Amino acid sequence: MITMQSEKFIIENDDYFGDFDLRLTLNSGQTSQPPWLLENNKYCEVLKFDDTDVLVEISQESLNDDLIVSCYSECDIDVENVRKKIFYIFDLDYDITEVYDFLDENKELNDVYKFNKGLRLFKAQFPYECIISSICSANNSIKRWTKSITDIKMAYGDEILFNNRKYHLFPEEKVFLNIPDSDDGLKSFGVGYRSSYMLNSTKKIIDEVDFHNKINKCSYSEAFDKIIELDGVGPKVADCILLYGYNKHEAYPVDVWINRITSYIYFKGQKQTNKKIMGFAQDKFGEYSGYVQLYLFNYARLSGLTEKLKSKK
DNA sequence: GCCCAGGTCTCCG
DNA sequence: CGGAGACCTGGG
Repeated sequence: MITMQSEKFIIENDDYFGDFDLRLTLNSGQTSQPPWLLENNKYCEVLKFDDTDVLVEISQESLNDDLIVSCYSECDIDVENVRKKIFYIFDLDYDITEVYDFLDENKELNDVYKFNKGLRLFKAQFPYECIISSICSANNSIKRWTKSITDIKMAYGDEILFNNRKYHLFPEEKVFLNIPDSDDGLKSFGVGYRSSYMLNSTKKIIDEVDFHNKINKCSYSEAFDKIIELDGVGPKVADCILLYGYNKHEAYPVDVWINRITSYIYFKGQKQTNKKIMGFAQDKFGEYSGYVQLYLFNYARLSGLTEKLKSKK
């Protein structure tokens, strides 16, 4: 019988700048990872630390309410470290009021925040998880790639047992590389032809010493050139990885929707090439590109703009 | 059965 | 460079 340590703490709205809505952020389809497991109105995930894995449960009534955090582990829990990791994952250590000011200063974007109150980046605790999730998301539906990633975690990730329930981390590179590229291996998780992309990219990451740290130290554009060398990683997926996996806010992932929306707002509805849109974002949005992209995508969905843009493909 | 899903890869002009 | 097709797979 293993005895569990437990700790509890609260994150108040005053502890960070700007708004935060946990539910909205988790369910916004960002390709860092699937949404956290929802149980009894609490969002649950295992976080990894040097000395131990910790099961974290977070609840929040609604926008800007207290975040009530419970943690469980077989070892002693360093509450401060858990808190730091949560701040990183939900970008709470970023002064997002800069983004609000930027939206205010740009008349084309004035209405955008209304539909995104409390939405923040949802980052992966480890970049590798985001790389695989993002590769999996290409030419795929949110529902399908999140199921694939969730099932892979359950099958191959380290687990933590609590209240007779199993919770899983995403497997490390070396473990992932051992999954066979076959119908009863990686392809049994419904990833299709992306399985070889995932495995080849994993191999490249392992083969390059200190891969993640190097990317972390690179500027956005240097990092982009390196990350796009991975298999199954084109411009869109590269930007997702840099934004959600490496916290590079300059990234502006351009998919069909972002292309349509950006063209609609800034190019009189005339369709531009993705490359053109990317360059435009760097000039116009700079360090706020990531949030503008996140908000525009969500804004378009909620405001009914997607339907309008769909018709004139 | 056909189309689509937050694209990427390959080939070609 | 930029366009055209093929592509795993599950759901509508």
